[in-house]
Amino acid sequence: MSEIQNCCNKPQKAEKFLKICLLTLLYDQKAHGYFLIEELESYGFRKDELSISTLYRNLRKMEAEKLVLSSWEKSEGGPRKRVYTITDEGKKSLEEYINFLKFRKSLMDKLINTYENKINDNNMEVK
Amino acid sequence: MSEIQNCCNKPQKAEKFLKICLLTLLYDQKAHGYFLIEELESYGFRKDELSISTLYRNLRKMEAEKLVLSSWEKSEGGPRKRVYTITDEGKKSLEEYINFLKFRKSLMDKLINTYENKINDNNMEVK
DNA sequence: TATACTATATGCAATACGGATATAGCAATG
DNA sequence: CATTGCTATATCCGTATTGCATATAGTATA
Repeated sequence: MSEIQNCCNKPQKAEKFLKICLLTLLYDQKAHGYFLIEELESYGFRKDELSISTLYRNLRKMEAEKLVLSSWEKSEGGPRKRVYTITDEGKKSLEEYINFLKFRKSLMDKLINTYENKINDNNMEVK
Repeated sequence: MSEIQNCCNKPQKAEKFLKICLLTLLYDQKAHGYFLIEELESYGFRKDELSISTLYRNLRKMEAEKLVLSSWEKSEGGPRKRVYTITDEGKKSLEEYINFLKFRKSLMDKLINTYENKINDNNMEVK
């Protein structure tokens, strides 16, 4: 049980998946970091689990890579927000990442199938 | 195009997936590192792409975690091999990792669906 | 005045990675 | 017999990414 959490809490957990989630979220809307934290929950990034620093650093990095643009927006009742917008390059990149995700998913399927076949063979032998 | 390779060549590419592949490969057979390199190809680890050092380090780490055991075996026509065997703990751990993989896969599906819906909505608007 | 919430950013140590290099046995080539 | 090449494992080094902790700062509320 704790193993499952471990294999999620180790460094690089977020890896590329976080980036692809962010680009997808930004595909049709402007958004700032703190807002994105909420949205990321639907993709398995629990608020207590996602490192906030990782989120902000990834956003800044994505801007350096020209996948997104940012601008400051004043807000009533709170500090200003850095609002991100996806670029054309970001959309193009997202498309490639999604294709890569599909590829990864097929590899995962292959592995899961291999595993389950081995499990079944093992049970047969026991019988 | 190069982006797809990039998002695969960056550090931490292998992450947990390599570990799960290795445990699955070792589930029903003893094997040594150099042999595993060949087998890993079916799971997307191209020989020129997989870092050999990463492979060996992961195997040693898995032994430290008691997921596998190793012993030296002489071989005719070549240097001795360190042969790995999966432990009961390794099998238990693998089961949890596979469940985790399934979970990750469902998150990926959700993201891909969201992306494709957004793409479709966007095309509708253009029309 | 203090606490809490929103909001972003940075310093630091730990971890994992890729590439290069080291070691070493054996085979084949010339 | 020297060199090259293949099998096989391990380690060094620099870099990238992460989580945690902390810093900063505006606003609201008690």
